[in-house]
Amino acid sequence: MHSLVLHNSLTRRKERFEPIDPQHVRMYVCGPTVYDLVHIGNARPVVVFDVLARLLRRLYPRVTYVRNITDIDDKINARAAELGVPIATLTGRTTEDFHADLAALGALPPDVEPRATGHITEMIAVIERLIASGHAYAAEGHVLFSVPSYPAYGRLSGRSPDELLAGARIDVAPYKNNPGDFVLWKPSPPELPGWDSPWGRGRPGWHIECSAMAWKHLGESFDIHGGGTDLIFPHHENEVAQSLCAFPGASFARYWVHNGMLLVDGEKMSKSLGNFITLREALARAPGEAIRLLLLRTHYRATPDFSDAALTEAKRELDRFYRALEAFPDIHAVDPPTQVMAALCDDLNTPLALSAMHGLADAALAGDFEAACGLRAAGDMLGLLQAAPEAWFRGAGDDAAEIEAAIAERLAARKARDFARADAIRAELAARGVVLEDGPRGTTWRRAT
RNA sequence: GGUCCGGUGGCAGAGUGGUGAUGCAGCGGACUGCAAAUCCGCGAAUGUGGGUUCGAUUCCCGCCCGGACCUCCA
Repeated sequence: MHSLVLHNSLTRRKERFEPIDPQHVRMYVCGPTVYDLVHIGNARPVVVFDVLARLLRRLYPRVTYVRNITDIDDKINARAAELGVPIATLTGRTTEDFHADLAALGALPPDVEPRATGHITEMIAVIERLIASGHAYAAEGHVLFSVPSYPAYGRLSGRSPDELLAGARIDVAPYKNNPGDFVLWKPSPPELPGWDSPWGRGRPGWHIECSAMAWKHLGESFDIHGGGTDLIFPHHENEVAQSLCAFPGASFARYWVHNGMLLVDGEKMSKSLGNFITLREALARAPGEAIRLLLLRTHYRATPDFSDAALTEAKRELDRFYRALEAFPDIHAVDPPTQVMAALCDDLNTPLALSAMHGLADAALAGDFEAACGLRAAGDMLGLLQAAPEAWFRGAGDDAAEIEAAIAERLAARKARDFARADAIRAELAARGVVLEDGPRGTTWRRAT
């Protein structure tokens, strides 16, 4: 059995992964705030942790993968007000869009997908524990976490408390005892969503939901917590602080795994910068698997620059894989090849795994059936090569019969050695994006990229 | 400014203290009526200056460049 090594942000080095319970691995990943369509930067952690979940399921008997939906947030409130709809309408619709987009990327659903609004009770319980143990205080309808009460604050993000105080660049609210203190609960005016609490009608701060949901679904201590590097501070730092103070003696997440930022034109793609490409737009330009491959061609901690050229290249790479599978309609399930497993077990080295897959494709193209089976199994680990080769090459379209007819006409012309006519037909098809391939078993066709 | 990450062929992108994977593109050849696909072959890279070492792309230090974070963010 391969042993898994993961880069742990907590120690900034690769560590051998040793689950708390080898019979049951537990992972929590930060999901989206549902106020708008996700962009392809948001898609990266989804794909990365989907691969990690697939790998964990291969290595361990049971895995619980939790990915939350943040459905209460000021951006949601603002957008709902703008649209003049209740927040539940906006978040429900956006969640459906999210699910549809991810399905197109071949991402399997997590085992649990908790929503913040369904866990207000748990959040209040965590906050009460923090107040009772002196780690939080109520002031002017707010409840704040007291950063000085937790000396290890800053450990995950590698910052000293002094530095964090000095660096506090927001206006310090008057009800804060300390500039670094952050909100656990805040009052809601009547026009905004709110829940009754011991501190009056209000709504949760951003960070508390993940502490509450991880606790509810995975327990006080669990194995892996994932998300983008941009979440390390303040979100994950605050989560750790809350959870460790609310549940002393527990470890919260033992391994923190963070994916790097996807760039576009050299800058982070983000909703706030407005330089994003929605996943839906990308899906209109290329098949979901091409986008997925684009995201997996780069190691998850690196920062790839998204471009149409990269998308095209990913599509071509998949073309070769599918061509290698094409000749073997009766592929059967086998264990993923050792080289692929070894690459994935080394901190999810997907580029190296893909390189091994190219070797398998070469062998399959040379007629090696076992290699084709291995390639397909490797594809299953990465969530790639899930289509039938014919469907991949011919794609959607209702003009197949028309194309077949043109091919038949061209065949007749070729038999009559009327190559001018045959070439004219091929050129017409090419103009429509259809490429012909004359092989020993007749002429086949595919749609060009 | 502080903290952290990174700089590898035309592009993308791994590994490695001892003659630098893989993919895409390009070039030559085979196959083909011609193509396409496939196959064979070719050219092409470790930001910069030091240090450690028999030997550094790899380890250490300085510099330059790029990116992330520094309380909205995947």
